[in-house]
Amino acid sequence: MADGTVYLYFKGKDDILHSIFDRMMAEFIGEGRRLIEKITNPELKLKRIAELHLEKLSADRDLAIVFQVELRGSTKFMQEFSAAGFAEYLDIIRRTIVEGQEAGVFRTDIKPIVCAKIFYGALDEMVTNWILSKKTYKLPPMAAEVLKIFFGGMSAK
Amino acid sequence: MADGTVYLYFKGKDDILHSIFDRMMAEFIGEGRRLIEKITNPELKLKRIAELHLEKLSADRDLAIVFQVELRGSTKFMQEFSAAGFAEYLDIIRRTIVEGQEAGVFRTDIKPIVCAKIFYGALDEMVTNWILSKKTYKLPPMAAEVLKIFFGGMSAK
Amino acid sequence: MADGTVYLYFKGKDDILHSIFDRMMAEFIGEGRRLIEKITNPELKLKRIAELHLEKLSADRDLAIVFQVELRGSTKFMQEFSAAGFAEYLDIIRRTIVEGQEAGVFRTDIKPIVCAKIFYGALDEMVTNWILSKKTYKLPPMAAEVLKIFFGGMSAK
Amino acid sequence: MADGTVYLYFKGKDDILHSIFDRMMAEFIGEGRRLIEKITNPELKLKRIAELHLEKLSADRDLAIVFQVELRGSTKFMQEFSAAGFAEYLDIIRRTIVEGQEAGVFRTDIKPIVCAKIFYGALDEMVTNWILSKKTYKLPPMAAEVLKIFFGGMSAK
DNA sequence: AATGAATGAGACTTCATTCAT
DNA sequence: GATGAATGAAGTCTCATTCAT
Repeated sequence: MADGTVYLYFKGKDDILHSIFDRMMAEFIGEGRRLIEKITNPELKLKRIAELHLEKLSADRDLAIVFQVELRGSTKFMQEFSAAGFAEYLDIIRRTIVEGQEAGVFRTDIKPIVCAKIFYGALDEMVTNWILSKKTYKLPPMAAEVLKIFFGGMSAK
Repeated sequence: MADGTVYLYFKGKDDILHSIFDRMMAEFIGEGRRLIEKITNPELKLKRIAELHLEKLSADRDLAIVFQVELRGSTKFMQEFSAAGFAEYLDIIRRTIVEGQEAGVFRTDIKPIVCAKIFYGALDEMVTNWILSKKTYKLPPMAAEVLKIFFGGMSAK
Repeated sequence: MADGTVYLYFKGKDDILHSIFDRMMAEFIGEGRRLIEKITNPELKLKRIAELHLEKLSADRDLAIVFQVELRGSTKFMQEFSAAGFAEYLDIIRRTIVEGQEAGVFRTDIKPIVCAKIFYGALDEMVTNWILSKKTYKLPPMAAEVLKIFFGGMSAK
Repeated sequence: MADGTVYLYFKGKDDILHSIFDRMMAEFIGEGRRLIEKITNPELKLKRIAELHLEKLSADRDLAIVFQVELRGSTKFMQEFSAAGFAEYLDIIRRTIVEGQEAGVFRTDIKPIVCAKIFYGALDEMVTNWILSKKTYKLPPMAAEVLKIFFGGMSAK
């Protein structure tokens, strides 16, 4: 595809990044919703979300680089990025946590939105580290590790 | 300050970014070490690290923006960034976790380096969210929230 | 032509200068070789070389300025310039002088490479003077003058 | 000496280059005149000039670089350079050649000013080559070589 | 629709010159 | 007189975007 061709489909670089992000997030969110709608167990829901998150991004390294690196180079984009589908994604996590709290399986002394951010932040760091790592390892198995801590915490029983 | 002035102190753009990062990390790591060296309780150590992390970055919003946004715009820098002081920082967290595991206060069924990344990822997300947030809130108190989950997990008792 | 256009064809300023020089020298050397290959008389060969030298450069004043002035502003370029096609050009002159010495038409008590430099230096000065001169005169006829001295010397018979 | 100090003595870079050039040329011309004023033999005069030329420049490599490289980087300076002491230098050579022609020791079928340029060009090339050469050799002995050709020519007897 | 050469605004950098000390 | 940090104009280069084909 020639340099100029892209301008037949996108207004500019920003539009491309937004489109990639929006499309990806929509697909991501749609798939995520479908995946968890039949599930009632909030812990299992979060498990599926974490797995999907890592699988999706590890399936396409270039896309992951766009997500983890390119999209984060400007406050401008980060603001919009934050305002767009990302908020919706975070909200799915948050609502699942609320469900868990209401169901009595999750502690209630932390604000759900904060939990959601922590959950997301942990997964996000897994992806970033994976991209930057020289060693090639499988990313999806890291979901289980994140979940172990997120659910059970580090403290010994 | 005129365009050329910066070249009296730095070799170029790369040098500026590296210098900011290196100086900040060195200060960060030095202060962190001093803060935890007298402490024997690994949980308390991580608490201090988390607090320092959020306090430092919330103390200078512009610096935080450089850290969370500007420095992450290129894989090139991220690679070097990863190789530099960041690894050392992560290692301080990792070693603290190892101490906790050896002391029997932390579970031992997760690799310490993974725990460290999760810990860092959660804190990092707190900072990024704080920068992008329109609402102005205090960042340091988020440390306690991260720690609650990191230590105790979300599961209800 | 816009600022950036040149970068579609050249890597940078250095590449432009080297390309101009290399292309010019290649053409120069190629044409020179073709011109003298059929000639057996070494004196006639040098005559043709001198004529070509002055004709080529007088045919394009701007190019001559690049050759005589712009390319000589840095030791850096001069070194590379010296190492590149220039050495080959000088060698064509040198070999012709060797031929003349072997044929017994040139004196043998001077090193051919030194003769070549003197020959080149004399021509080069003709070109530089012509460029800097306010008076407009024809450059090519100077070839004959250089040859008179180069072959016969200044001493009266 | 600090950067700024030079501006107490010179108006700017151009002034420095001109001063170096003028001072050098004045010294050069003065010394040259003194050297040849007692000599009546035009050939010997030119010999002394050539020797002085190469000795002076080989005595201070940095100065030689300024002369052969730095001063030639702009048509602007070359013009002024040509107009200044250089013309006088060339004229000394020219007049010596005229003397030789009048004395019957030099051929008269070439214009003296052209002879002077050829003489200068040959010497100049010796200097430039010497500066750029990786091999370190003595420059002054090249004077004799230039003179051999300039007086006797290349043609075998 | 597609192309890709050309564009030019802006980023990065150098270096001769200035000026407060 | 001397200093050298600061200046800023000009040079070099990149890259998102345009437009004639």
